[in-house]
Amino acid sequence: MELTDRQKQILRAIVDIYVSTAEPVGSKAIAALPDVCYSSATIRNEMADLTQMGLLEQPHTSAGRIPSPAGYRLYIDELMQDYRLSLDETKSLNEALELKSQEFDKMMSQVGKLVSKMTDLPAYTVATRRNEAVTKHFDLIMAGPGSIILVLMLSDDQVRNKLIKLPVAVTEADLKLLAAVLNASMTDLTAEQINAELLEKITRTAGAASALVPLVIDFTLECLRQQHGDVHLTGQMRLLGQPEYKDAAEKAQEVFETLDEDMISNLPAVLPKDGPVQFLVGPENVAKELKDTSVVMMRFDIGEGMQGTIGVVGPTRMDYAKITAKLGYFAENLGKMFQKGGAATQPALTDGTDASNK
Amino acid sequence: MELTDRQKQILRAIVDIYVSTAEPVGSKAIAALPDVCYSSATIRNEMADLTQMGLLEQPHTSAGRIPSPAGYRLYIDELMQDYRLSLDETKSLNEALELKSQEFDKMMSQVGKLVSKMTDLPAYTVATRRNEAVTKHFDLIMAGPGSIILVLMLSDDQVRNKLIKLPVAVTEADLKLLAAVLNASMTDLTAEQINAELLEKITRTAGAASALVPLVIDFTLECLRQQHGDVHLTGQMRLLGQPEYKDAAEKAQEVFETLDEDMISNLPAVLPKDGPVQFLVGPENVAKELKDTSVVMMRFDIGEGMQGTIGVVGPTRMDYAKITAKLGYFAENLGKMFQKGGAATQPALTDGTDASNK
DNA sequence: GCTTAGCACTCCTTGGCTCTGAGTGCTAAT
DNA sequence: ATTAGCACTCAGAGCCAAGGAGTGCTAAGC
Repeated sequence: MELTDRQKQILRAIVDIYVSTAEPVGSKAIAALPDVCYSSATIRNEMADLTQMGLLEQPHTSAGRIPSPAGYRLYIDELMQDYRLSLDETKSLNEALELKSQEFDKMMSQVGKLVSKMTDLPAYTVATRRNEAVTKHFDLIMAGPGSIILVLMLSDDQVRNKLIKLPVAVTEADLKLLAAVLNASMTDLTAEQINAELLEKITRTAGAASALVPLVIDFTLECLRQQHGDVHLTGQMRLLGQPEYKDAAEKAQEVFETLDEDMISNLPAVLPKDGPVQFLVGPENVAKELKDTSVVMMRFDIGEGMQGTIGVVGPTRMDYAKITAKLGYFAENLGKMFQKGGAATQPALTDGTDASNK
Repeated sequence: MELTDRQKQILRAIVDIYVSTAEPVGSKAIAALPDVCYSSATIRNEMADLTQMGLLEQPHTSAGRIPSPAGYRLYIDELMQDYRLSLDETKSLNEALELKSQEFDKMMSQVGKLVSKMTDLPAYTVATRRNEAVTKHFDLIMAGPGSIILVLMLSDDQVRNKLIKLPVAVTEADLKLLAAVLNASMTDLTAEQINAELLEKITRTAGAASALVPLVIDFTLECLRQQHGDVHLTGQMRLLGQPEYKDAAEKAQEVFETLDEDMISNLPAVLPKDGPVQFLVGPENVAKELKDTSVVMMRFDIGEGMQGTIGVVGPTRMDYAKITAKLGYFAENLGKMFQKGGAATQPALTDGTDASNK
């Protein structure tokens, strides 16, 4: 059943006010709004109807109304008005986006921190493969007696490396040969295409370093199969700034216990499919500990083979319009940054790090 | 002025009890202990003395005593008894230590999570260079038209890589040449040894890809100069489980605002020098927001060139003995794991990740 | 002289109580 | 259909008294 315009107006007003005050909204407050020309009594009647329809809730008989999850959902789907970032806001977002030459993983984590800071809520980022990855290039480097480093490049520009300790000694020449063999027979392969037959063939031609082959293959398969990158979740504690968790450390902790990287990567749509932005309102979350928590996720493009998601977690009462606008701005500019590829030095999209062990 | 044995016994008892109950300790509670054979009145007298000496504090006139920071410090330095891990505890620590083949950075972050989980407090890990690093090997890989990946290996087995976009086109052969030049003239160099003269010499011999040289050098210097790796801080919210933050979300948030990776890396001794373990008790912390917070840090060895630190952050009232024991166990076993180098496949100390961008 | 029993005193905590005010639902008038 | 008016509800703030844990001090005991 369709809502009347007036009902929509009232619902929207209630969501807007409640989102910013975190207090139940009474009929008088609505009536006092400049663009509302009905008395509080009329509003009360409408509010009673909206409550009946399940769009509003009443914490107790003599309190104002707050939106129900269904109310939020309707607000998001139909009533939400585009929030326009103020000049100040875009300015600080722009400043925030000036990322230093960084490795990719670090950059993603940095972006998460920025988003969290700008929204004052917990935020996460993930990079996800769009198409299946294939192998691109192998490299083997001596790293000391009995240990070598395997460097593997994938089609999505991921570079992964692994230190391998060998029981047997191999020479530089052996490694060169093996690398040549690998590059000759294992280029542009998906995980499925790497089979026992291939493995055998490579082992046969690999010469002295053939003991390495299974290790190389294992690692390659592991990399190829990895669906999405690490989830970078930060700023969880910003939830505490929200009034719903004032003097409710217990509740907050319950949420924190559920809210970790694992939980994020199990979200029904770590990368939203339907559109660039997606909402999970309160009980739409799987975990019941998060029934009072919402997630806004926004997709952005990183090159051909990859895409990223940035998300924000907050109380169900949150400023969806504003958060969406901010995420959108981030997504758009990140996308641009990746697209144009960064002026050689600028947004350096590489990984790095690694590995000691003797 | 030296404490009498009885005073020591009482101080120890107060710390022990307070640490586990988080409630001020009264004279009766002490008198009731099995190995205390004095009446509560005697204890009261001693407690008054200890208070006068500044080792105990009284929240208000008619409350029991709690240890002052000085009291904790004395407890740590002189009174603390070795805590022995129970069989159950070592068992779960051992289970926790069964880390899957992982890249180094991820492993460090995982260890942090484990420590945090086992101590039920926020924890961090850092890896730090012990000696100066030198360059070991360069590698350049085509990553598509106009973009290449630079792979750099350092003496501490770090492998770092970076995607570089070039305005000019280069061929595979150009890259091969450049790589050969780099490896010929830039092996085993420290950051200082890389100077303008060297740069010029390389540029001269680098052929077609000489435009790349400054970028390579910059990145190399950046890597060589990096003193310590990323700080991995996790489990901050576990602080909320501590009674001091029950119903004190504000205070907790204040702490959280200060307690981040930056703060950790500015700790006076990210890696303790004096001994494997070090304590920062309450106000010994620099930041005044952390005046009620203590840090326990424990060093462990990773191979020749590197060492790691694991640390735990908690309320000043914390079980220093137990935490130290647990950290010690972790450190010892991590050390072993790195030392023996992992059976080729096991603790895989590599990095990985990287970098898309088109 | 050290130890301890006893006692008056302090002061935080808890629970119950009332009062207040915001907000509702309903009815009757416009 | 709207609105003014009114009785009713109920959470929250403020207040007070009782309860109880713990102290410091004094005087008696070993």
